[in-house]
Amino acid sequence: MAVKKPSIREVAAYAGVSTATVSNVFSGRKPVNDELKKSVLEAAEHLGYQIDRAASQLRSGRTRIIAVLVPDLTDTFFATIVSRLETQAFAEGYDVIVASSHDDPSVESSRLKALLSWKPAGLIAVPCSSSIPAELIEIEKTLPMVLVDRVASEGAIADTVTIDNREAGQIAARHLLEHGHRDIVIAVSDLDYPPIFERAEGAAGLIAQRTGARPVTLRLGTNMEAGAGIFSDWMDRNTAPGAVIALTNVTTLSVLSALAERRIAIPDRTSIVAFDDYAWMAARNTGLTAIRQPVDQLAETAWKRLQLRMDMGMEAPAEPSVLNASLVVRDSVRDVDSRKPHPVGNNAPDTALPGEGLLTTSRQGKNIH
Amino acid sequence: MAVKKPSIREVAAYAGVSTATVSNVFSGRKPVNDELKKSVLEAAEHLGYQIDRAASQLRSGRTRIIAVLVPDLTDTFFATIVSRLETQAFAEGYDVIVASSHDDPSVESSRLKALLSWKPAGLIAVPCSSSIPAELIEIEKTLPMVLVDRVASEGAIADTVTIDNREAGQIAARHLLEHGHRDIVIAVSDLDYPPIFERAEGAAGLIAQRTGARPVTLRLGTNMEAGAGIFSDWMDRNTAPGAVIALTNVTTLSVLSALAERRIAIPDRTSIVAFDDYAWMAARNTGLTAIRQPVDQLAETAWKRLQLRMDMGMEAPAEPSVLNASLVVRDSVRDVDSRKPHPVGNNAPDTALPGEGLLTTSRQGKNIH
DNA sequence: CTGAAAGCGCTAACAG
DNA sequence: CTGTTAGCGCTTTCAG
Repeated sequence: MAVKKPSIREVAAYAGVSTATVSNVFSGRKPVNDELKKSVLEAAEHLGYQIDRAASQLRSGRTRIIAVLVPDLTDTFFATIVSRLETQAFAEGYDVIVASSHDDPSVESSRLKALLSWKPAGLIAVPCSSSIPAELIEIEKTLPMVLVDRVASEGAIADTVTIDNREAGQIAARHLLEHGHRDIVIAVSDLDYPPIFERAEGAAGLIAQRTGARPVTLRLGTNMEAGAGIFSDWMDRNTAPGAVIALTNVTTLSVLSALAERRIAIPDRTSIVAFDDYAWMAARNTGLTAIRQPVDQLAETAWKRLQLRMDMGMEAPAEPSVLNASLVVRDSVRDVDSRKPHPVGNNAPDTALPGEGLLTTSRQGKNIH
Repeated sequence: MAVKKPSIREVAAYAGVSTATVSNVFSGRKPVNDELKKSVLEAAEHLGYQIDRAASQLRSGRTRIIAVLVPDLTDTFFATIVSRLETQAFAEGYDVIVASSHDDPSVESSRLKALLSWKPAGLIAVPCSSSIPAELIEIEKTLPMVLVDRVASEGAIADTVTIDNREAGQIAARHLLEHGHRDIVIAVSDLDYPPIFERAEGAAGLIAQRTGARPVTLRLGTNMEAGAGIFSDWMDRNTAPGAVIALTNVTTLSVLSALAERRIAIPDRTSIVAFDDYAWMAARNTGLTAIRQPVDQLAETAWKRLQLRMDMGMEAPAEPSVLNASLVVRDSVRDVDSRKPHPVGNNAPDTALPGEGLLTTSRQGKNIH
């Protein structure tokens, strides 16, 4: 029933101390005698006192807000990142304000403005396109911020956290090559996204090096059904490829959808390496072999960097963090040539095909790091 | 370089008006002469002025914050709701603070407290369990709030938005019955969640009415792999059922996973009706017939109700909104008895099996409302 | 270590 | 319609 909320003053009066002491008890910015502290806490408890963030923020200029901007909350990849960030931030006493740009630069810019008007303590953003918005560049000097995923790791204007996308592409390509595949199509969403471009480069480069020709790269866009149509049309004009590397979650769906519609058997007729590892990929008759991004680790790294940046201030140079993707082997890639299945390098395998890795096993598939 | 942010006063000075006028221009709470308004806007633009939310909030006591609490951001269903809410709220000048309870009541309660300390203008919550947290009951009288999904629609303490879960269960059951299925297993996550309980009730009731026996109900929990194990174990002790109704996104995955592991053909050996309609369900050789919840509509309804509540105040009685799920027909249900395929009712089909509906078609499947 | 007092930037109330 | 003025609740000097 207590409609009226107690302020710091009533707590101070009740505890028989000054407002400054109460403030210090709650903010912890100055030490307070244990006895006093206890009576303040009791008074607060008794009155049901809760600090008023607005007032606190206005006076101190500081905030416990972390702004998070992603292209699309509906995408499990981004949602997972937000979820982890939320958990971490909360544990450290921060609250998270989310905004989604819906992959639209103009929305992104207006959401960004709204986010910044909170004067957040930090910003974690997944920009929606390669061109980092002008807003970000401008505020970069004054606001701790880290950019995740949709950025080129070199030449970044701020701290970045990404996976080694080139390597990720190579892992997929190498897996296919090692299984004797040569007729490989690379399915991408949009080459304007730096990670996609790099994945495509990594995969195409390795394939070219082995086969002497760059593979076909198909742009399927970011809409599953449209992408399925594009891939289907392409198959009309050509034949179904021996294998496809899908460099994105939705391109994976597009490819599967088009393949299913045409009753093309996986992996018997065409093999597939998917991107991003989701639960549904295991819940099929032929589980999907996929490149897994370490999503949780991505989020944790971003959070740690942001904390560092908030502590260090803006002087320290921007630094990129690059994590590694791994391959989860299931059943969607077949052996083309059973005579010499594995080693693909002719004479110097390790120099030709860099990045050998750990091999572990899980219930869901073999995990090759 | 403008490290120092301009306040309302500099804008006022620059535009040659008073601070109150500037305030009115930005808040729109009082009309301002067009000419003055223009010069204020120009001044603001010129100085790069941005309203300080903390100060505004402190003074006015009002806030443009909507608190959103969900059990799990990682679940596409909830993420979609959050995403829609975020969009809607932003369009009306609100910002969204999200919190995830990770399906843990104690986390829920502490997150709730944090959320409330923002003194949000409204709260939209998907509680994590049936027992609505005491905090919510307490604040219900003072804070506009709407509860979504995880609530019983009757006896609610606040505005609620749900689907007709009983009907949803019936739709699934009826579809199977109409295709001649009798050996039906219902796979649920946890019967403590009211929506799940109601879906199970709806399905089981209809099946019992038709077959004279209540179907087996299996509790697979909320973890996909564990659920697959449970279902697999059950099949060890019995045989694979003729059909299964999976009442949840993750139970669907559990069931598929267990079936795939045992190479049980869908729908030839066992048919399946899934819950929640996701992209991957269409991107398979045998597309999944599924109950689709109108997620977007759920979010929009919740937002509209909240707005209403924010306008009306707390006096108006709490009101439940109930939306309808629909059936998306794909290929995972087979005709058991091809002689008399469709009508299941013996003599009075419509009274025995309520809820006939619209029938539309989409690229992805036939959509029976 | 604690208390007194001065605002942070804004909006509400009221007077013009 | 616009200007003046008085705080919102807190944190922060600065003295004690």
